[in-house]
Amino acid sequence: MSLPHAILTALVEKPSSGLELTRRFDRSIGYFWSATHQQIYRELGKLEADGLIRALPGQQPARGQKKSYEVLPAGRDELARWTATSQDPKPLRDAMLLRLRAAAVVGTSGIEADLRRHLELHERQLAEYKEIEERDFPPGRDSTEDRLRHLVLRAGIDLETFWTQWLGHALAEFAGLTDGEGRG
Amino acid sequence: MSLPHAILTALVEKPSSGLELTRRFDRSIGYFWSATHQQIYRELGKLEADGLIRALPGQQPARGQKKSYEVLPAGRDELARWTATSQDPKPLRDAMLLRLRAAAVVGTSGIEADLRRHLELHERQLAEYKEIEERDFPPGRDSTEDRLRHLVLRAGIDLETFWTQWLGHALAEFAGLTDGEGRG
DNA sequence: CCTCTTTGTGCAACTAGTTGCACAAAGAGG
DNA sequence: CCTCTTTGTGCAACTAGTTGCACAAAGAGG
Repeated sequence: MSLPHAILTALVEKPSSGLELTRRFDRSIGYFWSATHQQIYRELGKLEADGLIRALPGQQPARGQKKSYEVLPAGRDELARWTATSQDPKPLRDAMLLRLRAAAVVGTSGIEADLRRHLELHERQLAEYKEIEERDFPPGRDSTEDRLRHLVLRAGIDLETFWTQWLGHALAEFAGLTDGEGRG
Repeated sequence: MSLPHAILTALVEKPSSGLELTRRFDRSIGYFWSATHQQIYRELGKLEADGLIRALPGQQPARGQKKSYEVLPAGRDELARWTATSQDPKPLRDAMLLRLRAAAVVGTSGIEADLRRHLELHERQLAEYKEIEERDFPPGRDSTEDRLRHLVLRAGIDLETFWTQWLGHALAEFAGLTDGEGRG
C-alpha cells in the first residue's frame, strides 16, 4: 500500500510523466521504494481515476506521448494522512541470510563467490550514496526539508555500510573454515 | 521463490509438522524469512507433491491431526542447488524511510510518535537477538555450522543496532526542528 | 522517403504474500 | 455428558509485485 504514496511524494516534489517518474525512481525515491515502469503507469492510472492527481492541462492523452501529472489537494491530503498513520515495521526477508543458514546444513560450495559479488554491489551503492550526500547536502543548509531528506539518505549510507562490513566479516569467516561442507 | 527453501532448511535441521514449523518461523528462521501458517501449509503441500519432502511414516493424513514432514534426498539436492545459485540482492523497500521523505514535503505531524514506537520495537528485537546469542553461541563452540549460524544472527544484531541508532538520530533531529511543517 | 532504433506508454498473465475465514480433534470446566 | 476453548490444518479471495510482451511516435542513417 505504499507505491501510490511513493508516487504522490515524487509528484509533490515535482510534476512528472510516467517515464520521468521511472527515471527518478531509479536514482532517488527508488533507493528505498523501488518500482518498475509498469507498476508506475498502472498506479498513475488509479491515482488519476481516484482524483488524487491529474494530467497537466494542455496535453491530450494519447499513446506514445508524454503526459505529465501533478498532485491535487485530495492527493496531498491523502499523503499527509498516510504519513501520519502508524504502521508496523515489515519483518525482514533476506535471501542471502537464508542461503547462509541453508549452507550451514547442506554445504557452502558456490556461495562464497556470490558473497564477494554482493560485497562489490554494496560497496558501489555506498559510494553512490556518499556522492549524493556530498553533492546535495553540503554543510550549512538546514531547512526542515533538507534535514529530513538528509536523514533518509543517512539511513541508506548506514545500511550499505552495515552490509559491506557484514559481508567482509562473512568472507573472513569463510577464509577460516576448514572444509567446504556442513554436517550433511 | 525462497519460502520453499526456507522450509526445506528448517526441515533439514529438524523434521516438523506445519504448526511446529510455524512456531519455529516465529522465533528463528522467520527472523530473516517470515511466513504465515497459511503460506507454510500451502508450501508443504507443494513440496510434498513435488517429491522434495514426505510425511513421516506411521501417520495417516487427516484433518486436525499432526503430520510431520522430513526432507527427501531430492529436496536436499534442490536446497544445495538453490544455495549455490547466484542471486541479486532485492532492492530496499522501507515504508518508514518513505514516510520521512513524504513528511519533508507534507509536514511531520504525527510521525514522531511512530518513530518512537519503532525505536522501542527495534530495541526489543535487539535484546532478543542478544539473548539468543548468549544462550546459543557461547565462546568456544566453532563447528562450521555454528559459525555460519552465528554469522546470520550477527547480521540480525547489527541490523537492529543500525535501526535503533538511526531512529535515535531521527528523534534527536525532530527535537531540533523549529516547526512541525515542511514547505507545503 | 524508407527502414531501424530509441523513447514512451501500457496491457495481460503470472507469482508471491496477506487476510479472512472454516472446521475437525482434543482437552477443560461445569 | 455437554458446551467452550485451544490446537492444528487448510481453502478461497484478494493485494502487491514481476515478467513478458505490444505498439505508437519521433528521430537517425541510408
